[in-house]
Amino acid sequence: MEIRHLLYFKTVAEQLHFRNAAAKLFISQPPLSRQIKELEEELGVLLFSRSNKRVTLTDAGKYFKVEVDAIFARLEESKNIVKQIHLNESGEFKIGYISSVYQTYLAEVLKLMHKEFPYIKTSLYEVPTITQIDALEQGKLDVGILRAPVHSEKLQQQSLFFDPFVVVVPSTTKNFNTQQDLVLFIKSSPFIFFNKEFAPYYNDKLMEICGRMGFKPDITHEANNVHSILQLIEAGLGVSILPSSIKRQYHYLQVSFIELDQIPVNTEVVLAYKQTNKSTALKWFIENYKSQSFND
Amino acid sequence: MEIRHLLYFKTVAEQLHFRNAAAKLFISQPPLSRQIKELEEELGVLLFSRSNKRVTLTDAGKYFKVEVDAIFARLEESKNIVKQIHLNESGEFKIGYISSVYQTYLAEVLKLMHKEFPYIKTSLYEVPTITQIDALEQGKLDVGILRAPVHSEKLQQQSLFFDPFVVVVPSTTKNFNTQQDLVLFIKSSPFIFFNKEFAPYYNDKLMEICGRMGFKPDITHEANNVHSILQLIEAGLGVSILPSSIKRQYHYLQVSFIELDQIPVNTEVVLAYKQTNKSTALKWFIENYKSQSFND
DNA sequence: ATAATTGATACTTAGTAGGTATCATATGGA
DNA sequence: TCCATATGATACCTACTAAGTATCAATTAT
Repeated sequence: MEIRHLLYFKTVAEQLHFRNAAAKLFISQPPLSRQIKELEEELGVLLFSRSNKRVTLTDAGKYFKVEVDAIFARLEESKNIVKQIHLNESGEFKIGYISSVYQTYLAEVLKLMHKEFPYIKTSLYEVPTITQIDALEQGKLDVGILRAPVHSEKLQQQSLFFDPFVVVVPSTTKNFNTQQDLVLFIKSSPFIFFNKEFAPYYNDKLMEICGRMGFKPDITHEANNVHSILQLIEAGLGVSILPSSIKRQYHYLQVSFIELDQIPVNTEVVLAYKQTNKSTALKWFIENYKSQSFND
Repeated sequence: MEIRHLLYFKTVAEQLHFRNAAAKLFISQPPLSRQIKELEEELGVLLFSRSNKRVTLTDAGKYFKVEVDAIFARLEESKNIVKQIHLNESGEFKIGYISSVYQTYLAEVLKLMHKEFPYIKTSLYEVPTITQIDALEQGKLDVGILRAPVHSEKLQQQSLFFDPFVVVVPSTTKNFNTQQDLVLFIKSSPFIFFNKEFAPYYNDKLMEICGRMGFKPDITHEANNVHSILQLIEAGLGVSILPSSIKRQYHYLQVSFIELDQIPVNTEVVLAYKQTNKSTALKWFIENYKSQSFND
């Protein structure tokens, strides 16, 4: 018995006319007659009653028609779902991240992900927080690593870690004996910082930190990513205040990262994703990214 | 896609080894490899992951395996049930009946039955009540038309009609002016009746009726069926007291059927069948035999 | 380092699904 | 009442394909 037999049976059962059913199946009538006969012989059951060349279903045939319909329905549904599962795990998985994210670690996680989903294609987009939020909402990104707060009802978020701030100064700068000396130095230095429109919450944090230190920062240079900022500092064009988590990634630069004691201002890094995204790949990423987090 | 593909997939999924699966399917490995490839191409889905010549199921494959198992299970069950329905309606349907049943009518019912179940083979067995009860209990009869009571916990019964009794005498007998004359006549006549062991309840009824008339019947001839009894009466060997329902069937005999007024003794005719018999044919017979009953 | 094993591909062939021709029988229309 | 049409079934033929063998490239086991 093959699916062909079941389909032929189903069609004859619906038409109750061999020649009409054959036309519907795009075959000629004799093979249809034979295939039905073979099915009946294999089952050892008469499915149709032929009397005076008219065809009716036997009780066995009536029952079998219902069963065949149910089996076909389930097979079609299974095919659809199996395709969805496949696409879910073999399509493109787009990750947004802010420039301060430790990419070596992200790469490690993606390595594990490819082991789990060999056919997936991951794409990385270094995108500022506010741009990520729009892209996530529009489904252009599957997941984002960005800074809180994420004000969006469409997005779900999961805290990764809290990131305090450090003062970043050129390495040629002399060591400061006291925090007060440090404050005096950066107060009189030009500031290099993120573009306010790209990272408004960063900007707010900067104002808060400097406010606590009793001055307003003189932002003379703007950039839209952290390595540009650091390069300018290294070149001696100014100072900045940046999240502590970048230290590990940019330890090779000729800059100094100075902890800011006693200023309890930090920023939260989160994963964000669209609530309606039920992708298995996304689920894996959410469950596995944080558990491998270096927030220790 | 054919069932063959699903079977090949299922076997590879279970074995996770193409050569082992091929052996199990009694085919060689290359066609199995190709057929699985064709299935994956038709679905547009990778069901297996081949890495370093090792085989694992993808997530899509895992899901599909569960679905294919369920579909195969349902198909097998459907095949079994369809065979049972077929046998149910194309096998032998054995009917027992007491000799006093009106066979013309029974034949009419069977005619209708054959219209409903064209492939059924009905077999009629004229069998006394007590023998029918045993046979029904042992499944040797599908249904019985017999006289109540039927003392059996295994059997279900359905009342057909109540049958009063009549005196049967040879036609040559002169007419009786009063019931008292009739009673005097049969009191002094030899009785022909059913064998007590074949029809004990009949016998009890006879004793009751004669007791009410004030005498004990002189049973000089026994027979095990009603037409033998009637033939003996026609031949002048005696009289009998028999159920009224036989009148219609034996109207051609040279005997007279005389109603017994004022003796409210009768017998109940029932259909009986085994409780556990769920045959569709039996169901039809039970529903249709009585609705065509001439008990009016 | 070599032999064994694996799934995949190329080529060949036996088996079968579907074709056409035709049958016997019943029904519908003139 | 007769003839044309329609029906499902059977016989025979052929194109297509499922399964065979041979062999490959790559990996694992000895």
